[in-house]
Amino acid sequence: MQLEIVPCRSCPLRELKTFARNSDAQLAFIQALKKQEVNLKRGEQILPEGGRTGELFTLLFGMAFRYRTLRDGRRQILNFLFPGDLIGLQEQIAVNSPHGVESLTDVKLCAFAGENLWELYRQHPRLGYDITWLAAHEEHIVDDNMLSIGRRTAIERIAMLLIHVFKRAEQSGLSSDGSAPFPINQQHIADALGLSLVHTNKTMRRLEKLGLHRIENNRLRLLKAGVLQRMADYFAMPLRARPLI
Amino acid sequence: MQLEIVPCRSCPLRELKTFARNSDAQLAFIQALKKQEVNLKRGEQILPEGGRTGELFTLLFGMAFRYRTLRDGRRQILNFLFPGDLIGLQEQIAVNSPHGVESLTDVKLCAFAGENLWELYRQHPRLGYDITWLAAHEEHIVDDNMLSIGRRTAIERIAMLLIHVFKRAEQSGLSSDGSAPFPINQQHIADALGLSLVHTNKTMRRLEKLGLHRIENNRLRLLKAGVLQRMADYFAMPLRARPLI
DNA sequence: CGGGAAGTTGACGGGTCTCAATGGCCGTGG
DNA sequence: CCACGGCCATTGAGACCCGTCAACTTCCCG
Repeated sequence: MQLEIVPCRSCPLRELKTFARNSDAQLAFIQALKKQEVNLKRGEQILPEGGRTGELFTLLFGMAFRYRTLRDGRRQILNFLFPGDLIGLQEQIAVNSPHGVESLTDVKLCAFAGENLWELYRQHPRLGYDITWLAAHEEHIVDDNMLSIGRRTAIERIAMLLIHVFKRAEQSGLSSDGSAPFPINQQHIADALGLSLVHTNKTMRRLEKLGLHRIENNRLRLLKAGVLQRMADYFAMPLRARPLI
Repeated sequence: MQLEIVPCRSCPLRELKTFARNSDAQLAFIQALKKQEVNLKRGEQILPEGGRTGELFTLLFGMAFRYRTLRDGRRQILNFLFPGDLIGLQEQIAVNSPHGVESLTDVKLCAFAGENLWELYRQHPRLGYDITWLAAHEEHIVDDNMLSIGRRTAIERIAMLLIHVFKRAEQSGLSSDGSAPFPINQQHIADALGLSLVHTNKTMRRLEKLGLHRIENNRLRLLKAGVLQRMADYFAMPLRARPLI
């Protein structure tokens, strides 16, 4: 729990060209919606799987992931979350949270009261439209991952994941000097790609020997992005400026 | 192309308890948005993969599926579509349609002009909220499928798919006397579950021998739904009435 | 120095894939 | 009426990708 709260107006995310600008009126409304700022450590639960918090978050800093598990413990990571991503929208719709969200790094979250979501649509339809944008965009990412898990080979999946994480980190301002933070261990990768831990390790070692990328000190660097893209048949689409709530 | 157009007010879908009621004003607005009714045969493209139509549809009757393909032809079915489902929302957000949509049966569609989507949010925030609801609900279904493909065994995946299709057909008024239409062949199942055609066939024969379900004349009947559910560790959540645009 | 988390490696078995061939059903045309 | 082709389901054989089990190493941190 942090004492000083950053006003939305001067939110550092809003300086990135990734995000669309908002009017002063919209910013004031978003500011009013904001309940508090939450800081969590790496490895904490942001949303409990199957639980209900009634809260809606925007990830301000750090990385996280959405996941679901079967009763015997098999876990599937649905997608990774980056600054600007909305957390908890599905809970506003289903009665219980169908998935969990866990932090991958220390994170900073902006917390809204979920009950106010409808007010947002009523008073600022444009922001409602933006939320739909974010929901559809996240679904698009899940679609990508599903194509991967269903139809790509292990090495293609890993290549795809590396490109995806790199691009998203770059867009959300987490990268610097050509390398992106990579707080994702091999168990995470296995769970995200539908592979076993052991096979993930062997495949990553194989890919590493090709010299297309490098992971050092929890940072990822793509050395031959073009080759990786062709290997995975994966080309992240360019995006117009995305909304930020 | 059909001559007589059903007024939204007397749309047969609206009689199902699955769908939430709308006010007269909302109905009038939806009606005004409606551009035309489209009828397509089984196996036709509703949305081209990678193309752009600018249109938004609601599926009124029949079944379809969303899919993506890799360049060498490997195909992944992302989810199946039932009456009441929205088609083409992602295209309103990305520049090009990232996925294709193809009909599984003869279908009837309600076509809207995509450009009017923003007007809908502006004039009827409640309907905007409903569209977010539909987007989040579809993402939830994709999440389900992803858990399946990533972490369930072949036989569990098929059990899960049978339950899922049965439930959704039931909710959308396609079922009768305890059986649901099943216009899905083994190639579709394979592509939906990330399996090969041959292995899908062998696994389905194995499941069939257990006597938990029956597929005859393109209709599906669940004989021991409870056993199937436990086998797949899959329990479709009860839903509140869903919106219909 | 001890202990736990994460990464690495080998051996082995099995689930799933590919290739190939066959049979059933059905609409079309001779 | 029958022959034919096309789509779909089915089945067997063999290969390989990937999962499981188990052991070991490395690194980090207390």
